Amino acid sequence: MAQFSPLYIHNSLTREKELFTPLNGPYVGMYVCGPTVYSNVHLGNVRTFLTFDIVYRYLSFLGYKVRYVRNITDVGHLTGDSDDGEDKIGKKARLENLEPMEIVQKYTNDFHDVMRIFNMKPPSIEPSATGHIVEQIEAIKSIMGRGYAYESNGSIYFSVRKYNEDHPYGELSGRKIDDLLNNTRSLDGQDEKQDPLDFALWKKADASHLMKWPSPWSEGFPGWHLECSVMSTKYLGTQFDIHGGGMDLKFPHHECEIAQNTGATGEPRSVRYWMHGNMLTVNGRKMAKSEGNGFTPEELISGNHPLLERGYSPMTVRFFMLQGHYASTLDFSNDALQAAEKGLDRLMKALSQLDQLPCAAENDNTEVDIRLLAQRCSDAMGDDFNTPILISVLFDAVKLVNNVADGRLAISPQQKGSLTSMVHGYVFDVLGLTQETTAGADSVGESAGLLDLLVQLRGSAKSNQDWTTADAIRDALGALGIAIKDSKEGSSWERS
RNA sequence: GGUCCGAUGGCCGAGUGGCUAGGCUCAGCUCUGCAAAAGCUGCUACAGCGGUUCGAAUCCGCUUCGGACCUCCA
Repeated sequence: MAQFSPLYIHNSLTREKELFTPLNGPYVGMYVCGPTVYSNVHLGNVRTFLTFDIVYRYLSFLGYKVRYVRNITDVGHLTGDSDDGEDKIGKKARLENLEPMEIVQKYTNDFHDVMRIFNMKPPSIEPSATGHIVEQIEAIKSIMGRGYAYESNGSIYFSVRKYNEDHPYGELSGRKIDDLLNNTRSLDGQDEKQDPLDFALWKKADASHLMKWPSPWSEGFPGWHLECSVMSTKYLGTQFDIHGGGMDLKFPHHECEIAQNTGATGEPRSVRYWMHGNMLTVNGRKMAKSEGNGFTPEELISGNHPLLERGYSPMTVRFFMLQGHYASTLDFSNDALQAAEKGLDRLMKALSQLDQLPCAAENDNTEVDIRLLAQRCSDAMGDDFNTPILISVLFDAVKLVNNVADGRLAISPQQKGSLTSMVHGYVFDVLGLTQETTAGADSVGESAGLLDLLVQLRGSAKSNQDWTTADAIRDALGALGIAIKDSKEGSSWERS
């Protein structure tokens, strides 16, 4: 890994950029909070998973062996933090008249489809909460054994106040327990709790509750925060490298995870680097299901949504998101999507030119410094996965490719080789962008032959200075979405 | 009410105590039969008011505006 810049990660826990050193290099353990599968994912969810797709890809690119664990939350947690709240999956099951597990399967499938469309790499392990009920019950026993939890009416709650006597609670989100105690909103149905800050480890289910399991305390279901503590520990150990999720999970979810892990083992700091992706906004406001300002990938691609002027391809969206840093909010707009679409197009056109790029000089052109470009790419990613900077460097490479293609610059075969592998590595492997083709795959070969023929016919018309015929062919193809490009070397076509 | 974050050119969006971010748009030019593509040039901004400094958009304070979390949320 000597040729790469050191990697710095902004650690949400310390609020500082820290040099990344894995616990057991070259192995890296990463846990990311996955979706609750009770409805379709929306674009904001996609952004978070994209952020960690980039982290996963870049760590792999650097040569690390990453175990990437991303859970599926399929236990029906309550819609609110009160005892009378309905569970989300159960509610949806009643609405759609399906078994809860049918709901879970349906939206898990949808989630996987979306991840595939956006070219996200699947995680190494994708554990589900319902598959780890036994482990969660064991964890509750450990926490109770250390005196940080109590039973109330068949439910088990984590005692934040008791825990805070031994370990600081609120470190991650920068909260002080006294402030929390003074400012917690009064909610109904918290009679079972000794303290409003306490959170459920196990909830006793009422008769109408559909998803429930036996436990030593009651027939019920585990608390939301517990599954991540349990599954991360099971697959990555009591201490591991990276834990990620959306900014909105910082409090209370991740704070509670820390308390549970420490509460179960007595050892603080189970996670070495906490990473939080920022929110996607619309007109400056967080995109959220409850706001009604999100849309599904289907709507995004088709453009069938009031916020969308037209549809955008998945790679356009991916590129758009990568043009902003993961830790900043990113504002969605049609103008920005369209700008990204054109930029991506220019990048991809340059990439497809790489193969037939002419090489002239045997000796390296000293004006062309591929190593410096590669260095700048590595610096950008090493600085807390700064994809916007990486992309800006890649556009310098685009400029270089175009200059060579137009004969303004000459490069040696060696330079061409290193440029190609460098650019391919960052565009395809690190950023995970793909060349999108709009044509149906089965007819591509045939229509390509026909198009080549038309371009040839137009070429002869041109050499006869028959501009009428030449322009007629170009205009007719243009109307079909095929653009003709003339250059000194001849003409070519491409789908626009 | 509490905690925290942000305010960058026509739009999006990086960055930073002195050195061109980048993309898109717009205008001019080169190339070209014309066009497209590509290239070059220009439009050169850091919310406002004070302060620190040789020097601040970048550090500090205040003001205004916006946002997030405090309740399920990526």
